Amino acid sequence: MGASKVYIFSDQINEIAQFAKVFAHPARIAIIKFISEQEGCICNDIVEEIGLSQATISQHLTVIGNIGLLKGTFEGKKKCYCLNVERYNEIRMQLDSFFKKTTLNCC
Amino acid sequence: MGASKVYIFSDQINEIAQFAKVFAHPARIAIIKFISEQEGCICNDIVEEIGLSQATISQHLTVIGNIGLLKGTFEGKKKCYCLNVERYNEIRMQLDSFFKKTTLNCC
DNA sequence: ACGTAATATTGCAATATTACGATGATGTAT
DNA sequence: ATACATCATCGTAATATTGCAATATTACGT
Repeated sequence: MGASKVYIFSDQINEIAQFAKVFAHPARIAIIKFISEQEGCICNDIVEEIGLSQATISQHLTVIGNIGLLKGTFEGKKKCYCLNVERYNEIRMQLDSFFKKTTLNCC
Repeated sequence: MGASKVYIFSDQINEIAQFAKVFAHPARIAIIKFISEQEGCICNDIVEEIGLSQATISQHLTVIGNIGLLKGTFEGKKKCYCLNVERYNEIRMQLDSFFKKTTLNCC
C-alpha cells in the first residue's frame, strides 16, 4: 500500500495523471509562469523569485523537465531555461481533449 | 520540511495546483471518466469497474467532490454520482487560461 | 426490531513528496 | 592554479498520499 496502483489503469489515463502531477505543486506552476514571463531565458533568478532553496528549485525543474516541458541551454556556467512551447501545447491539447470527451455524454 | 510552502504563492497559483492535484492520480481520472460515460448516474459500480477497495474509491470520490466536481444524490441507500458540468467547465477554463497566458510571451 | 446492502469514516502501514544542507561538477575570472 | 559562481545530486528529516481492513452510518425490506 501507499503506492499508486498504476498498473491497473490504461496508458492514456496514467499519462494524463503524470501531466497533472507536474502542475500539482504551486512552486512548479510559479516556476513555469516565471519562465514564460522572462524576455530571454533565466537561470538562478528563479531561486530568488520563488523563495525556495536552490536545491529545491532544481528538483522542481527536473520534474518539469521530465515531461519535456523545458529547454535548458548552458551559457557558460549559467543555465538558461526556456519553455518548450511545442510540447507545452501538445500537453495542453491532450488535457483539453480529455476534458472535452468527459463533458460530452454526461447526465 | 516535507510540507508544501503554500503560503509563499499567490491564491491563483495555489488554486490551479489544487485543481491539478485532483487529476494527479490515475484512479481519480478513471473515476471521472467512468462517471461521465454512464447514461444515468452510478453508485457502487465504480468499485467494481476500477478495481480498488470500496474505502479507497470513497476517499477518491471525496477528493473529487471537494473541488465541487460531483453531484451526488441518494436514491434510497444507493448514491448516484454525476459530474457537475458547470464546475467542470469552470475549472477547465481556468486551467486553459493559465496555459494560454503562459505561452504568450515565451522566448 | 433485525438483518442486509451501500457508502463513509477511522486507523494504520507502506510509499511518495517536499525541502534543505552538504557536496560535487563545471565554467569564469583573476 | 585559486577562488568564486552556478547548477545538479545525495542524504535525510518532515509531511502527505495511497490503500485497505475494520468499523460506523444510513436506508431498505422483512
